Amino acid sequence: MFRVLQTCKGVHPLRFWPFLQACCTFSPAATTSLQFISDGYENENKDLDFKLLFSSCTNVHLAKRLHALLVLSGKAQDIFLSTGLVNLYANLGDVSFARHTFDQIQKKNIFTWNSMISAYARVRRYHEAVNCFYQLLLTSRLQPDSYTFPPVLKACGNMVDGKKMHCWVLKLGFEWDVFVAASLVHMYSRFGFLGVARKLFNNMPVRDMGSWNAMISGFCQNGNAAEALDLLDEMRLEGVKMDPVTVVSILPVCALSDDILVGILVHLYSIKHGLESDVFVSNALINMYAKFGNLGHAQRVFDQMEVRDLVSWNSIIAAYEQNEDPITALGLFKEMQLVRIQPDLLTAVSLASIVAQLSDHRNSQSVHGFVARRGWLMEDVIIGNAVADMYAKSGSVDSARRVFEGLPVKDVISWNTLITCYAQNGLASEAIEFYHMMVAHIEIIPNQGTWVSILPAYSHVGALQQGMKIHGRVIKNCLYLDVFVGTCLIDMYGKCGRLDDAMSLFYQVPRKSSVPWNAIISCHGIHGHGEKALKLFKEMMDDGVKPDHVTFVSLLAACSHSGLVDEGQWCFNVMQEKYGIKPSLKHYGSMVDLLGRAGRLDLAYNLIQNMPIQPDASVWGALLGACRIHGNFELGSIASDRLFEVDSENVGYYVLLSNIYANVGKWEGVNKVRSLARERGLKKTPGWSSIEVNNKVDVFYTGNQTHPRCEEIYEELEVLTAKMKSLGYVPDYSFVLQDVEDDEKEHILTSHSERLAIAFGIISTPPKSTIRIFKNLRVCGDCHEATKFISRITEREIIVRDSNRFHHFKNGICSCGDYW
DNA sequence: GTAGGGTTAG
Repeated sequence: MFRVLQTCKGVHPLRFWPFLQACCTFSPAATTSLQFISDGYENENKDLDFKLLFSSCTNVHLAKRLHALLVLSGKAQDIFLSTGLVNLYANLGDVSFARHTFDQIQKKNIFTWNSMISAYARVRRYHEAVNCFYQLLLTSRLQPDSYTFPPVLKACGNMVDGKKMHCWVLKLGFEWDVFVAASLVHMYSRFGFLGVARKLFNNMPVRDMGSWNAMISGFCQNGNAAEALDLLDEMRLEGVKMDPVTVVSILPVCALSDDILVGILVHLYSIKHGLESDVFVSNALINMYAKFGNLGHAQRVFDQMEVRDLVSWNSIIAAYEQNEDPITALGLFKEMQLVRIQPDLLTAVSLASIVAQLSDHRNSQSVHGFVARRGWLMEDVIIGNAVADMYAKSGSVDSARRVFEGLPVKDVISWNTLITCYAQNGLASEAIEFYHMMVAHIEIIPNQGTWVSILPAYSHVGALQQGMKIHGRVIKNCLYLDVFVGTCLIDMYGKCGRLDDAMSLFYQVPRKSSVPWNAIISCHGIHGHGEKALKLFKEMMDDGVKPDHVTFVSLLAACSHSGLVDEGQWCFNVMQEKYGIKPSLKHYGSMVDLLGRAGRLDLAYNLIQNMPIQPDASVWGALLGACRIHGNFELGSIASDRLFEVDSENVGYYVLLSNIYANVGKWEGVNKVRSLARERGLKKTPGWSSIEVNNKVDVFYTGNQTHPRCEEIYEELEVLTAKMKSLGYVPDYSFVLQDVEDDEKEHILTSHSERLAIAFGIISTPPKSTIRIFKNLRVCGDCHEATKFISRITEREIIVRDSNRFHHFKNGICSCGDYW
């Protein structure tokens, strides 16, 4: 190599640059040679073309070689060359090496400092950029110039820093520089000081494209769509044309303000003026179309791109992921890897969400590993939250919790994610506990997402008083007009038995979307007010609100609970014919339930037989339930056979079947079901009931013996049972699946969670006051009977909300007409 | 040799 290089003496360095690239490491001989050559070269030609040399360094590796060359040739302290090196490293993204080089330079000039400051700003290490600025002021005798301020102003993280910087600008007299002025405008508008920004903008003696864009993007980043569009108009009137930057600023605002028309106009403008070839413009277009749910247009823009960068791929993947097409999104991710685009943190965020939608536990773990290996979990809270959410959605509560615990920084969304995780996996008490833990961290300020995650948990356990406290906070935070929070509150009041409050809230929130309508219709349904639910549905249609599949699930359930057969069938037809919604398993389940309860078992069975999709356990279960109510043993056994073909796990169905056998006196059948249940080692969903007394929710599990007032509760139940028996109560053992003696069966029935909760209510509230109980499963038939007696004996109203509906017990009668 | 205004997120 030495000899090769020796023969190159006097040759322009660029000529042997490919050769340098080929050398992976410098051997000692090569190092000497390089020194020899550069020395020799310099002797012949004083003006080296280092500018060209710099630009030929396309990666950090080559930059380091050049750096070595400069050091070896004794030029490392040359102020032009060393500043060039700082810039070179900064442009290649290696800011720490830029800093290292910067620190080595003994006599820095303002160019050197400016390069370093802008290097930090470019990689968004804003804090260091500002520090560097102050270091310049304090440690050097140099004065900042007009090039210093634009990056520093960009780096100001808050208005306090920003105002200080503005003072320096004024003090040094750079406020009229067009770059500095535009940076000031942008800074003020970024922090929402739009008035100040506008004033500065108006006072600018010269406005270039950058000034207009600074002002427009300031409005856009504030979500101030109207003002941004006004300014765009103003710009047009002054004869200034949009450039790619303007377009890219304005497109996200179109999506934000739901203005597809302006979006399309801007797209057409971009095509006409050839701006589409700008990668940023195409990327912004993909994002905008994705937000409008228009995947066809997003894909078309993507397909037409000549150059695609990481953001293009991230955008198209997110487009499909956010429009609930995880399969296509995953395919695109694989394609991206094939064209060797390295994924980044944002790709991983989409990936986590894709896997969450696919609810695939094995893939969850590989995504987690993928993210952890790259150290992203430690780097950014967003990806940590996304991974926790992924586990939450696939039902892995423990994994989600572990990810949460491992996060170096937790923000309000991390907490919200975990609260939602517990609430949506049926662990309402844990969700509430977690919320209390969150509130104890004063640095975490609850937001809209917090209310949306905690309110359903309160609804679930019937914590009305605590839910009302949240309502108070929501009003304080002016969020009561938010559709999602409002809907959660409607749902909470409705499910806690306060239908009037739910209604008055309903008429306060915006009702353009189906979301609040679905909630209020469902609330009336579970209260057994089917007529009112239908009336609301008609009101919804009059208001021109488009119902969705959820609306019809609620409506059908409402009709079913109130025995409105014709109306239910009408809904079922309207759904398909008027709104083109294909019935899902849930709709079929509700229809079978509706027909079955009303005694139209033949129609129900017929409907199942003609279903275009495979009936699942809930559909057969609905038929089985109807057979129990109407004592149809034959159809019941058909239903149970088919039911156990598709789901033999759910213990509730065995109870139902056992009860059907018992009602027709087939005791061997009861025994058969019992042994079947035992053989299959059924996994039981633990039944629990809750009651809120004095702002505190107590949760009782079946057979609970750990409650502090446990003894009193069982004593009370014993007294009650004796009184009930004297009034004619006979325990119905067919609701007990365990194969034990009758005494034991009676004990099992007595220790059902709903009875423990009722007994606790009786001993801890004033006589004759109303008792409200919440049960996570359907209320047991024997408990239903017993509660009727208890309401008579204690002269109390007892309201039990189970997983299906409200049961209102008064004077020994239940509002559901015993069709539980 | 140095600068401003631009797209994607839980």
